[in-house]
Amino acid sequence: MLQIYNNLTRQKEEFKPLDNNNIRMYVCGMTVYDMCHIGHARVLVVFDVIYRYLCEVYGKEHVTYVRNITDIDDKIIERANENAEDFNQLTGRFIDEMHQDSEALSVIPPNQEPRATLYMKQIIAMVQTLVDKGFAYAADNGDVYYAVSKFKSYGQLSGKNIEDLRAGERVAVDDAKKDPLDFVLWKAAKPGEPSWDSPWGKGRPGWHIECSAMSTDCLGHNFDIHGGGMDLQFPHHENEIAQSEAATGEKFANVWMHNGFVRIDDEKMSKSLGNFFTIRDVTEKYNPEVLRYFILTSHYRSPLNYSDKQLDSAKAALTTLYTALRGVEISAVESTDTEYHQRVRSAMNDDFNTPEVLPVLFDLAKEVNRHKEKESDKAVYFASLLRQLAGSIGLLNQEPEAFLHGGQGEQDSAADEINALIEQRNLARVNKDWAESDRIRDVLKEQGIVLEDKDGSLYVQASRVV
RNA sequence: GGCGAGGUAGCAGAAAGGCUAUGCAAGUGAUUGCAAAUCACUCUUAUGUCGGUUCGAAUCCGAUCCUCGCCUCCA
Repeated sequence: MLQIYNNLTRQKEEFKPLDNNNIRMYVCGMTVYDMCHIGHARVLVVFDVIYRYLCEVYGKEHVTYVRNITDIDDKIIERANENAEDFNQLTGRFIDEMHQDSEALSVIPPNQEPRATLYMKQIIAMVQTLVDKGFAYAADNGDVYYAVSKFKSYGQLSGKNIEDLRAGERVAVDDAKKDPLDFVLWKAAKPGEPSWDSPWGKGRPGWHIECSAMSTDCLGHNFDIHGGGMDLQFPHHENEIAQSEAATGEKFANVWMHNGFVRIDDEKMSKSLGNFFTIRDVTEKYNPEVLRYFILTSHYRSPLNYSDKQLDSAKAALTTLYTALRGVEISAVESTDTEYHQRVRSAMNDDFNTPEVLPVLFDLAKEVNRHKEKESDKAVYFASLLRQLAGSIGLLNQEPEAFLHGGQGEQDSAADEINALIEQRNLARVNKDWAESDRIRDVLKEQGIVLEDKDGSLYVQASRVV
């Protein structure tokens, strides 16, 4: 039985889909004005694992996963101006980069990736509905605002109430707003800015309304899961609820899920602190799967402290798993109800507890190693289980040799050179010329190639730790 | 100030009252020409501090110290 922590009720609840044949999940994706950083990687990976598990439980064809793209906002306009570039060209570029990063991290593409600029009709319609229903008002300057005081349950998700928010008010009051708590639904365009026609003149949508319009359009007024980063809980998600429920008169998302932050030295990774790394920074040094593994070592709601040391540790752990798989055939696994499956399932059923899944993988790797020499049938069986269960959380999809050799497009000439040296060394070993043998091993070691001699034969495999 | 999350062995990180978490690192033994890999074992009387409840507490209760996040764009 799947239990999910629901931020709306602040407790773990049994997940009860609205429709078992159509599980619907919406996740707030990226604003595409720059490369994705590790914090973005975490959202991508965390909700990918959740999506995979929902597919496993309910069937792939019964799950709809939507992750939006914010492709118009202040930062995008600012960056496009800096580059003297059309904003569409800018966002198109970074959407491509994001897709490359996702693929590298083995993130399955969502069923839909709605872009705000392609949903203007729905966005404007929703703003109009809110105005018609009296939840929003057009200001003299062409902006349209949401009147927070009109929505009586405002603050339910973030645990805030209107009085507290008012007491803690520290934003300079915008004259156009009737109430400092009100937020913008439609922004009047300044000269030269990208804009769309609307009943209130040329302008563009506020960030919050985009997600309300896209999620309800893709998934219906009421759907199962809405996710995103912890920092989106307030005000973004709170405002989404206020907009959507006011506009449709129905409950919005049933379950709200928020992933924890990536931190550096106990501080939130953020651009303003200048302490962020892009996914590309990391994948230049490490196989992308190392980053994915690292993300899965902690529970999705916990903070995740990033450091090279932790990535090195993740790399070593993955090397152990791939080493076990090396040279062992994989066959189909008939049963899906072994004790290992059960352990994985019970971990995942407990609010997607991936750190509890990992020990199962290491237990399987150990079984593979134990049986590798003598009982190859058993080794094949355990290796196949390992591949399958790791695969369910998007790990161990590469060929062991590819991972262990460093994978990413190593030139054949380099591999040939290595193999030639290995041959020379094998010859030396046959002749018991240990000095020469060790010399070659040291030469290779300096290149990051570690040799492993299998006993019984002179077969040597090179493994370059990634 | 308001609201929220947490403090577990060298590092990371699970465990929701009793039963070896696990990984990485370090060490010992087996194995090996020597290594590496692997297996077995050790570090592991780890649970911020002080009290309480209980036959028994990382886990429940109280107090206290500390860290972090949100309240403004942010995954």
